[in-house]
Amino acid sequence: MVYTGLYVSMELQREAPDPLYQQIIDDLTTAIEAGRFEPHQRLPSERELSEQYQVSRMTVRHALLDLAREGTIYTRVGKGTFVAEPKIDQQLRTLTGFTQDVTARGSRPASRVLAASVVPATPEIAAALRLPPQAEVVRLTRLRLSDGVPLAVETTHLPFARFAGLLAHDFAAESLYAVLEDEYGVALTHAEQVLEAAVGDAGENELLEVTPPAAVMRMQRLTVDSAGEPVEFVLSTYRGDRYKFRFALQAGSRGV
Amino acid sequence: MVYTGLYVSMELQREAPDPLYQQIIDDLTTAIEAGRFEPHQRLPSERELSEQYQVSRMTVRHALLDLAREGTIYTRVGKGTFVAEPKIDQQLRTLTGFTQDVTARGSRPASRVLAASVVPATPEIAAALRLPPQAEVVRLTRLRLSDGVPLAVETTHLPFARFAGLLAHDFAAESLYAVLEDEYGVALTHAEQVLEAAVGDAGENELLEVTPPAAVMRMQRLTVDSAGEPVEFVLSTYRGDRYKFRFALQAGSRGV
DNA sequence: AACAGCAAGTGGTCTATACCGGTCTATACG
DNA sequence: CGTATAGACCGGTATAGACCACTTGCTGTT
Repeated sequence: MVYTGLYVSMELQREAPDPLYQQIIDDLTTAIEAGRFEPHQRLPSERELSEQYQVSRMTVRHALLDLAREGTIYTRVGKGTFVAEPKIDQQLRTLTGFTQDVTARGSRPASRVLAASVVPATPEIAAALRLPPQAEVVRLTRLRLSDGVPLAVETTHLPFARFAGLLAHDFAAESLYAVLEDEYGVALTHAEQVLEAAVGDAGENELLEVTPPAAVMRMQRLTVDSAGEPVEFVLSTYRGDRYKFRFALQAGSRGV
Repeated sequence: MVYTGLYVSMELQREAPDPLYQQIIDDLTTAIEAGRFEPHQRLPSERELSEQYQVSRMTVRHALLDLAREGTIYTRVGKGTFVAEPKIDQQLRTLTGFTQDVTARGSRPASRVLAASVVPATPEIAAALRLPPQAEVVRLTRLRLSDGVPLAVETTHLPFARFAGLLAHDFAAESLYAVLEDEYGVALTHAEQVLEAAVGDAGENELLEVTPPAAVMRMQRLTVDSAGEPVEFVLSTYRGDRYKFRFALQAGSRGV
């Protein structure tokens, strides 16, 4: 591990470097991922790290707390700080769109736009997006493909008032999440999802190119931005034979 | 909101009270849940809270950071700290067993033990539980019912070496998670799950009392304790028409 | 040989203080 | 009238030091 080399800020500095605690997080994460610490091996104590990085113990603790929270390390009072078991899939808990998901699995994502229009919201969708009844929403229905194979039918609803110019984009070529972030400055931070297994109906079977009876996964997803404002409400139908949903659960702290 | 009344520790104190930051978390959570702060309303600034609770600003920040991390509040540099939108289901992310799940929904859970024995682990299960090949595991297959209706078939595998006396319990009457916690002191903190939609096979259809073709949700779950040690590996099949899987996703910090 | 007790080390909590950059507003200037 | 700008206030970062409860190993006694 590199113990020196933290980027100390100077008066003449032009661009702000990462905070010290983030540099420590990155350094320790790199060391652990590179195998320089084995799982369940003890890390140097907080006081030792504070000495080695030449920062205060509180700054070291800030870094270690974040690492513990994301599950990279764990602590035991009186004993020390230890490297956790590597996760089966570290990034399962993160919030990603279809494009990222498929790319991360090493496949080539593609989309076919089946419908794109502005329509009055159904009561269910207006309630989910916290819009007045009958408010206009942008509705975008896409067939999602992975390496050319149909994987899902996805219908996204967004408030028209907030994303009026959205349909000017060609979502066969662009990622919706990328447009939301780059053009509208929307930071998606949280989503509530509901998954359900069902038997596909005739339309779904045809679009997904499966022969009945075929199992599908129906997904409902409400995504909100960093201010807690609902941004999109998605109804998806995934092929059951090609889609596995992986994720991690953490126990709530203090008896939630 | 109650600004006074933090439990200040004294020398003669017998039982340790919650840490100050936890008392502040509880107090603010109570105030927010009671509606004394509206969503998107600004909370007092950190310096004001520090004055009102008579603690240092760092202690207030410790409380606010935890609240922000669990999504109760959000912060904006230069503007303040604000109450977030209430979650659709705050406790979705927590780690619970079937008994808790069903009870939380206001239904009556029940179990019928279909098989309980000690068997050599299959290669897949030995790898998941990080046991040597052919190591012995406790295998417990249960039919899970909610208000008398069959909901799932669940097969749990646990390392025999660690839980040798487990099968002395009657798991038609006792919750596995309760036994693990009370008798073995195991704190389950983390699980990796995989969900998949499928068409139920003949055996499943009969046990779950559905007529084919019926959709089912297959679930695979690896639960680990606080030290990162795998504790149980579960294969479940849920009725698709009666089981919806709800959960929350959070965006990873710093571009995970 | 067995045990009680102490001391050292560990993470957990808390204080008091300082400075930074982002945000907003009132005031003075053109 | 519009626009800079100064200052107040905000959360974010970082310091140095203190005390606590818990764990472990050593040590002296029984």
